[in-house]
Amino acid sequence: MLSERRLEVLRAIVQDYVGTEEPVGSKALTERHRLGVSPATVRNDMAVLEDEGFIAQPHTSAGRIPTDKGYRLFVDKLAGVKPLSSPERRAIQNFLAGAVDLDDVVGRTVRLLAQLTRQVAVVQYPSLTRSTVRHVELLALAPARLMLVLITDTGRVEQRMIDCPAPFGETSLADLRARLNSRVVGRRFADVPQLVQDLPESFENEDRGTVSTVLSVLLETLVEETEERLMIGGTSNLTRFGHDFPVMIRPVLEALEEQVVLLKLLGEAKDSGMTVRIGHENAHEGLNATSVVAVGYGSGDEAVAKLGVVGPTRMDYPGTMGAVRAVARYVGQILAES
Amino acid sequence: MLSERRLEVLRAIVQDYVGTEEPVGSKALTERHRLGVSPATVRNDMAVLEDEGFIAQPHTSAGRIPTDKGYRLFVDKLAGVKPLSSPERRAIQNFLAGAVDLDDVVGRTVRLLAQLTRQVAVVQYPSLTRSTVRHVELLALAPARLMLVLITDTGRVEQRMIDCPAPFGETSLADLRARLNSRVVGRRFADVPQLVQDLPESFENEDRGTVSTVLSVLLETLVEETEERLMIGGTSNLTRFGHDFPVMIRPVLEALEEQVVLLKLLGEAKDSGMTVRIGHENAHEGLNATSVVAVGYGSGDEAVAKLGVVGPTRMDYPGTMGAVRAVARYVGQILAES
DNA sequence: CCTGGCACTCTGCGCTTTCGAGTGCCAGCA
DNA sequence: TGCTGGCACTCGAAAGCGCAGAGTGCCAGG
Repeated sequence: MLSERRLEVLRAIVQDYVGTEEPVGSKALTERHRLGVSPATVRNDMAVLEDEGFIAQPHTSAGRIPTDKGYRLFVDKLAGVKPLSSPERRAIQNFLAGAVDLDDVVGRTVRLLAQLTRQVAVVQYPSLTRSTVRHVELLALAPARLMLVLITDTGRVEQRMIDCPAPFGETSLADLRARLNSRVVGRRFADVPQLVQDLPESFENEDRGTVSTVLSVLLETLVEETEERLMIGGTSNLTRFGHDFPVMIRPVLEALEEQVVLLKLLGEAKDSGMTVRIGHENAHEGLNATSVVAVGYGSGDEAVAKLGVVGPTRMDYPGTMGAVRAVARYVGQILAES
Repeated sequence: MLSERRLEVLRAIVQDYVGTEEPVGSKALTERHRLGVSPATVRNDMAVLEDEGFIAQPHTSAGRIPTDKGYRLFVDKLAGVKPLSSPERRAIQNFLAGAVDLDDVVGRTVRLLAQLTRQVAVVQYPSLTRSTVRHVELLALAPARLMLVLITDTGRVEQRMIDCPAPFGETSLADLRARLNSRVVGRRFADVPQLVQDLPESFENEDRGTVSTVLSVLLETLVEETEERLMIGGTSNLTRFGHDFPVMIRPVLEALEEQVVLLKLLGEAKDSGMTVRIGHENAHEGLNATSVVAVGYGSGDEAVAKLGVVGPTRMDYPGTMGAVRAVARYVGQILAES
């Protein structure tokens, strides 16, 4: 195991490199950090850290830069999550509180996150499967034509037209509507299929076909709308990527354009707690030079979607993690209120 | 006025520069184009073109590159719109035909346009004010609670809840629904206010309040949803911007993030016909090194929204204009069908 | 009005030199 | 055993230099 001091050296290297964007040498280190030892000692420690793969030199006789493995250790063991200042927190709250609908909430969140972290922000729309049902409405547009409206606790509304196999009476409709709501309101979408499974049986023969049709459309909606959407912002922050950025930025922009890639990226994040994926830990090749900090958010205890940022591996992890966590928390609050 | 040959020289310069991305000299010009005169003559012509401000030299004794004014002349007088090949047209049609809903249409359009032009594509969602009403549905959720659903000819669906001042009977509801539809279906949103103005008067006293409420919500929806949305794609094409792109790309990315800027940009485009804004003709500073090619599209004769591309001033104008026009045409068709 | 010729002006490129930050290693010391 | 100062060495970045080539402007002649 690495000694206390060597870890301290690694921490110092990461911090300096993140700040200056330049390889850091032993002398500069001892000057900027009170390590209490001489450059020579630091050099020895650095040699060990390099053997272990935590740092590397771009070329012989240049300073060291952290490797992905080095950042990993830094994030896991050496760095905390830097909480935001209370003015910052208040600003977040105020900004998000001004949102008028779900689109607006997501849009504001993305802008906020991009601004706070000065990186690319990605926010997933609350997914239907994990949401709960607030209300199911069933409306007769014509004797054999219904409209299904689904409202979620996160503010999403979905509607579908239904052509019934047979005319459906007002009373049957009211009956179905009432039973449907009593069964599913407050439940998670994922649980709906079992909850309504036996519903057709309790209806008259003549209505059974229609009830089945309605249910199948309902279930279909759940599946279809599981398709996740997301919003991204702050791409102009990519220009702060580094000196050699032309070559770095292209694949990143390409990856960001593929919603599928991003959804997978967020999908890989743990459901609870914060996930940090560093450099090559990201499956997608184009993102091998980036780190992704993601976290779930939700209106209640459970995460209904995820949000996060994408930035260079050389990023301020404590600060970024603090911002991501804070934003997720407040978005959750806003969603719970609305 | 410039002689025929001088215009020909300008055209040749633009074409070569667009292709090679390098200042073009007199000798190269005579070699690659059958101008029928010697380099020396071309040099004289170039000197004139430079005096007139159509071309410029980056430094003494380098070749010439077109100025914004030069591109303007090229677009206005020298270049046609290059039609797409028929396989290309068929591919567009097939790709767009696969769309399942409005979001999908817009999404596919953006990807298509970005791919065809290899530039950044911007597509505005069909605006409600210029759309026509396909159907208005009015549903009773409770005795004094209605739901208004608005369906446009471009596939957009909007819904609103309405709390009525007094209970509203089934028959009154059916009556209102029928009258409303008979008046507004097929009409443009902008015309709706006058068309429904006198509707409350024809109802019983007790229902008049509710009818007014419904109408005010309807009008409110029209106003609110006038807020335009848009989708962009192909930002990774910015990496093909040029050699000195780090400095160019930042303001462009920033401009693209501001929906307001983009909407204004498209808004400035003429309602009919294609608009090309070159370099400094764009009001927004960040876009001074880019050109915008925009055109309106719609389900009928009239444009309901606009779409276009943003790229370096050094772009293939005929090809880009061809692609933009073709895509706009086919999107219009798709919208008309659905 | 066009053309060939000529002198001139730059930029870009490759080469060499220099400079300095940073390293590894070693011998000495607590 | 672990820290330290010293020293020789390496190698990239920056600066200077010279050259080749593309391109120009101008002029005299057809």
